[in-house]
Amino acid sequence: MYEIELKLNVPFNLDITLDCGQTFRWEKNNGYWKGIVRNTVLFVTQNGNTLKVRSSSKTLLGRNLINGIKHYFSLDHDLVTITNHLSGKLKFFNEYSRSVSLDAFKESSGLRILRQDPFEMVIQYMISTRNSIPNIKRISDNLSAFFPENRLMINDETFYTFPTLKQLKGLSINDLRSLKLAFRSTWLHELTEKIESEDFFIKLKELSLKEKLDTLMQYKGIGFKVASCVALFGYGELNAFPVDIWVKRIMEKLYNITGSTKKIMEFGMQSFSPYAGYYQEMLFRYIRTRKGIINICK
DNA sequence: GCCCAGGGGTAGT
DNA sequence: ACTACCCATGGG
Repeated sequence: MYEIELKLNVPFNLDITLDCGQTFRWEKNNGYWKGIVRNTVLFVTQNGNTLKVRSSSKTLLGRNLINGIKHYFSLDHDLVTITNHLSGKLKFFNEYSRSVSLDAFKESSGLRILRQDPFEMVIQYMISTRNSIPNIKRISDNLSAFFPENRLMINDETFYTFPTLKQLKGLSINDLRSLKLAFRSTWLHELTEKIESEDFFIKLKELSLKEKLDTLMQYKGIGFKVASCVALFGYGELNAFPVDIWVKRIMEKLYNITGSTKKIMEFGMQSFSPYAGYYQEMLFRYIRTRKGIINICK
């Protein structure tokens, strides 16, 4: 085990960042967050402006551990500029939308969009379709545990790294059904059949946000919402604006906008450019922490 | 038994 | 372009 302590000189909230719905494979146990990032098992805890990290590997994301952690948690994102910019955009809207949004910003203080693996995002958000968060976590874990060679034993505790494209290519539709992917089984099977190698996900980096969405949406099971989540959480496309049932509800309340997710997504991207993704994630957390009760004032 | 979950495909206008 | 309906499974 490798251990580091990182003094934070920027706003950051570990709990909010890992519990706002952008990631499915982190878990908190007696004060420590446990997670698997690529092939590394991490234990992380925050005390004020100190981040304590224990790691199964001395490198992370091709960097030394400290820089890998900084990169994964996007400590380079300028949250002050981002929230100031979003607050400026809110001036075009009414008092109600503005005050609710500013509340959401306050409650999500220190939230950072993670730099996660694009392939993992594709699979997890394809699984997320018409599913519940506990179930998405469970299926995602079971999918990883399907491969014994992915097992890592750390302090008598078992962890499984997320499957690679090559590994998932080896699964039949029936395998996927037995892992409870249900109607998503054929989608995932077809995807892993059509995408030849991981190069696909590397090449996607060079494309614009619109091109990324268009390319991803050529595959069955990937629509506007899933593609946007991949862009935002896997490629750092901070203007992607995923619209799920919760965001749809709160956008309807705040901006009186109804209709297709595409329409709401485009409204969000245009109105809150270039940081619509941060706005979306803070709204998502805001409404989820209220369990969907959004008859806030009047 | 009912309804809902970080939606998307398809068929019909 | 928009709508209605279906999709498997788990939990309340």
